[in-house]
Amino acid sequence: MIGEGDREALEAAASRTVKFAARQVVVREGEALSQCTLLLKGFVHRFKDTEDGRRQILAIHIPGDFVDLHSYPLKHLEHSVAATTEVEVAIFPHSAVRELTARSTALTELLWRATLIDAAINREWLVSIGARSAEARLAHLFCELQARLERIGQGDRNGFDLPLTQIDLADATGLTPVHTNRMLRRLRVRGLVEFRERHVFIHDLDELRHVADFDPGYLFLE
Amino acid sequence: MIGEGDREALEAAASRTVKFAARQVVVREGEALSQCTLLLKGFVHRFKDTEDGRRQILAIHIPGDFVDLHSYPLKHLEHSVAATTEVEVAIFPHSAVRELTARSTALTELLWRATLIDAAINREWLVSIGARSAEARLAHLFCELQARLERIGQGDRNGFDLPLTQIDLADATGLTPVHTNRMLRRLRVRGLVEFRERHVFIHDLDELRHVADFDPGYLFLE
DNA sequence: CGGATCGTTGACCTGCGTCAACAGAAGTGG
DNA sequence: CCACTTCTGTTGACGCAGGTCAACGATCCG
Repeated sequence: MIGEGDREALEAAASRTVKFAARQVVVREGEALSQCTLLLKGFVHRFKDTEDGRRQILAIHIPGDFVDLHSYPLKHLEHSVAATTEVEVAIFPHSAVRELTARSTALTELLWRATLIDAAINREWLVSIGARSAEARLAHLFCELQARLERIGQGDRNGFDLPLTQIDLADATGLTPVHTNRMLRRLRVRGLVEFRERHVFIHDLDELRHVADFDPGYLFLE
Repeated sequence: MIGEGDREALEAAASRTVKFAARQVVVREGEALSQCTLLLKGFVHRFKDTEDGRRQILAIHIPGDFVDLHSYPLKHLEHSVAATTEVEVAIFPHSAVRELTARSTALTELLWRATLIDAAINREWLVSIGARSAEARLAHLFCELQARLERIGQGDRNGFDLPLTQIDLADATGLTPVHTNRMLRRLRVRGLVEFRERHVFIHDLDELRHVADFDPGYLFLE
């Protein structure tokens, strides 16, 4: 989501790096934050729990993503953040972000832009959950992750590692785990994609994208 | 979403005001933009159409909202924008926004923040559509609009004008118009809320919020 | 006055949820 | 190291929330 050169400049401004164990909750909903988190290694997801015990995953982050950059202008988060896998992150105190943005409007726009791409992904998920079939939702999620991961060199058009459970996929797509399982089977039987042992094997990316009604424009990859 | 004082300062930077007729499409998906739009009067909504003809409404904007401020860092939009009612908007060329942000980092953060509150609303809609029942989704939407409209003096805890059709509500909540109609009836029979003649009559806001699992924190109204 | 658009309702259908069972993998404590 | 739980994935049977189809007023508008 952020270019390599800028990323290194930013990493220099990081105060330190921190590791979290898999499945650890990093930020709890409503918490006030005084720092931002850049994901260096591993996966992180953001989510919200409803009163009746359902969990909605709001975003899945991959290395290079700012996980909670929006906490800088907003001061606190209205959702939780958890480590999906074991992760390593770089910490940016809000004060450091303030100094960076005071010095360069170009960098400010870069950071702003990163949060907006995040929002664009949120909107596409809205379309998926609100208007696409269960099968298409899953296909769309795979397409999105394929495009984003290929960009950072963690996958190609034949597949990528995806350290999620079927329960996670269900929580991300607004489905039940049981139905998720059945739709994965259908996608597999149709020869489009196979999700097995934390890896997505893509057998026909073009057809998968067609089934998913996927257009990568919303990712603003260039 | 933006304070009165800042709003007037911004209005001074607007190049001009423009009116649109109800139901007119203002920006089409994918269009490159060289200006931003501040909504002064009326309602605007943003949406995306899927290949198979379904429409997902992504956001409903009320006076005081920046409708497409994210077009400034992103340069083009990945969704469409339409006037819900007859509207009046103030136009800000991107060049004017650039000058404003170059001059004041505080203002930049204010604008950035506005786009992030927008994103927070997107996320709450994700939770609604992904994890709440049809009835709760509608109740939640009413609660959100109540809170936002009350803040700008266009409603109170007893109700507000809402210039949407049931079809619009359906497109916003990921339901069909028929089911939307039935759930509206249920909410009415339960004595919670009544939507009639483009007006929402709230009969029991506390209970409505409870049914909706509504917590206004995500709106950052303070 | 004719044609859209919208709201409403009934009858029926289906995609997805629920419940339940079980096997395999992966922790966990002794 | 092994028993023991816990977490996953998988499948079947069944139920229901919400979708689909259809009909018909009401309203608006040219």
